[in-house]
Amino acid sequence: MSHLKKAPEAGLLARLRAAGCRITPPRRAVLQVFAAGAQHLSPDDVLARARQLHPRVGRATVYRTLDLLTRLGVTRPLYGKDGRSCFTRIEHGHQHVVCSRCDRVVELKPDPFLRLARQVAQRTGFAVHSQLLEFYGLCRACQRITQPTGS
Amino acid sequence: MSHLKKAPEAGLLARLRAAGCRITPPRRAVLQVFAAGAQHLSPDDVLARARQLHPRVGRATVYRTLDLLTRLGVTRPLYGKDGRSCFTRIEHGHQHVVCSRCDRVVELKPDPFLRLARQVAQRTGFAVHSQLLEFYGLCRACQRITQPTGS
DNA sequence: CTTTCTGCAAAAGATTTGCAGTTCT
DNA sequence: AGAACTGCAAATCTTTTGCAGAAAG
Repeated sequence: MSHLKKAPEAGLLARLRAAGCRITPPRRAVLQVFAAGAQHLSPDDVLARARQLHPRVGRATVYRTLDLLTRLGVTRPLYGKDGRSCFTRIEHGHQHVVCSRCDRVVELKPDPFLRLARQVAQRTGFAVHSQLLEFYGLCRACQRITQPTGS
Repeated sequence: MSHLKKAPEAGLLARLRAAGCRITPPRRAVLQVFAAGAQHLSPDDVLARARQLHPRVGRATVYRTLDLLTRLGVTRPLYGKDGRSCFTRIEHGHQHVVCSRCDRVVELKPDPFLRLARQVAQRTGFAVHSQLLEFYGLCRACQRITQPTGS
């Protein structure tokens, strides 16, 4: 038996292989970015971080890989604060609250939401593998202010 | 007391007024589009529908109005199947399941999720006014196929 | 060896912005 | 009257694509 610790991106790599995709340095770099726990990354963020791991990654490859990961159900594109796209890992569920005024994001513990997926699967016949739950509201600080930002 | 039935967009108009915004024909047209119950509309969809109500609406105004509605917490931009943006009304909650392979979307009944918002509000201190819950998985038809689309 | 993947640069789209004129309040 | 809003067209940004060469299996 091996004493080596499994690399954090091992699970994601296996997922790619299972789908018949090849493992290449650029893909490995992008996977490592997400395996490192990053969330809400724009394609440019991903590019910058991936380049720290493998300097010659091109922008197009990042777009292609993000698209691939999304089709595999690993990530999901969202709109971030500035209207730019941002990718978030959704496997095993992801849930947060966003302040409608200041865009502050507070992550929520996944546990209370796990049973939801089961219920939804039962009702719709889908094999549910991930979820993204967003709640919107005003954070404590913004509850005292009535105007939206930048109107 | 009036016998007139309130227009479906009346609530949204009030929301704009409350925020200090002016009510203009283009804005009224966009509001009517959403008040009519439409969901998952790209800016171009909104433009087309708004023009049926008020022919001289410009594309830029639609973008500006969608941005305004989003800042007011009425709508939310999402990624649609083709990577294009699409806006969905999120007030009072919106929840659906998306098939990761064929992009089929099944809407879910809101009732079972209403108490969630209360719980989240309690735990985070946010005044939660809306929510977007997305579940991903494979619909029945796609559960028999293993390859992602277009890889 | 074959097929898939990559980087580059160009092409295509989507969104934003400046501005002069218009319309709410 | 004054501030806010609009349409248009130009400018800007983001994302996608064609292709020839490189690399995984």
